[in-house]
Amino acid sequence: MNYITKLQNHDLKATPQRLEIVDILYKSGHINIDDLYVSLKNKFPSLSLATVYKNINTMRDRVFVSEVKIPNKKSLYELKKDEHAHIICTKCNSIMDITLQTSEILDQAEELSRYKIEQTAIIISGICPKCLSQTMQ
Amino acid sequence: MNYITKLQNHDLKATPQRLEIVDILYKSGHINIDDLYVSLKNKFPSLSLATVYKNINTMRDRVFVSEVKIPNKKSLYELKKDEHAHIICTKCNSIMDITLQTSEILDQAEELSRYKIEQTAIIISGICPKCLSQTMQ
DNA sequence: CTAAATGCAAAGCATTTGCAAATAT
DNA sequence: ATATTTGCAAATGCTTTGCATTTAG
Repeated sequence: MNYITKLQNHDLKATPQRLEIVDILYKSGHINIDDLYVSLKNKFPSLSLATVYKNINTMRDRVFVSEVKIPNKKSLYELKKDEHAHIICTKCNSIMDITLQTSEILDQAEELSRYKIEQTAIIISGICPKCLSQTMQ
Repeated sequence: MNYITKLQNHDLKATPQRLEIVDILYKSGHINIDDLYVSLKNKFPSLSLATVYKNINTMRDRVFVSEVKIPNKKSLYELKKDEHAHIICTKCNSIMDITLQTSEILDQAEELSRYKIEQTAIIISGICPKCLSQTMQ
């Protein structure tokens, strides 16, 4: 399915600015507002930062993008996908998605807390393979 | 060990304001800056919000408090303890600590990502038992 | 006594809002 | 044709900074 249809499915008009936002999100995986704004400026020099905020906010509200809150960092945004964890490198800030088998800890959590669980956010910090190999040299 | 010694162990002078911050953090478990400021104002009417920020920031830097970033919420602060997950009620915003057996998913994460893991932040959202029972009525 | 902390005001960022003009459907 | 979106400027909100005064150790 193409970006235009995906946007429309979420009641979002497919403006050129939005199409480019989706494209950047898709290509970068995860990006913060400022970097997104800088990227967008290439194609739309007259673009206003307010428009980026408005769009990211409505896209968040329409469950089309999600915000990833990372300890000690500005939030990143990504296109909404199935639930997954994030692992981020404290050296180079690269970030990747990983899909973990969480049912066991969720059972534990439900047992311990007696909450009805709806969502889980897992952010793991560490050193990525690339930085690890550089450290060893 | 008392608060004074604990502060001093982290190279923090035990001012009355700080002692009260620690006491509020201890009693509340988790609190955001604004609520903390309001609480502190009771005892220190002349207290400035800047002082609260400065203190929370230095306490964070000295690894005496930690920041908990929650999806769609302002950050909360808590006294530093052993690593643990947080579970938060999307209805009433109550939050509790839970200690989960995370070794399995961390093994998975390490296997999948090849990262060297340093830290894990797990925030679970759901409905707390109290709100659950109210919903059913 | 001295280095650190406080409180105030001002500065600095980040984010949102209001509104006229442009645009997607 | 109309409701939504854009872009601008201004407003708001949050956090930090500078500095004189106070205070903990």
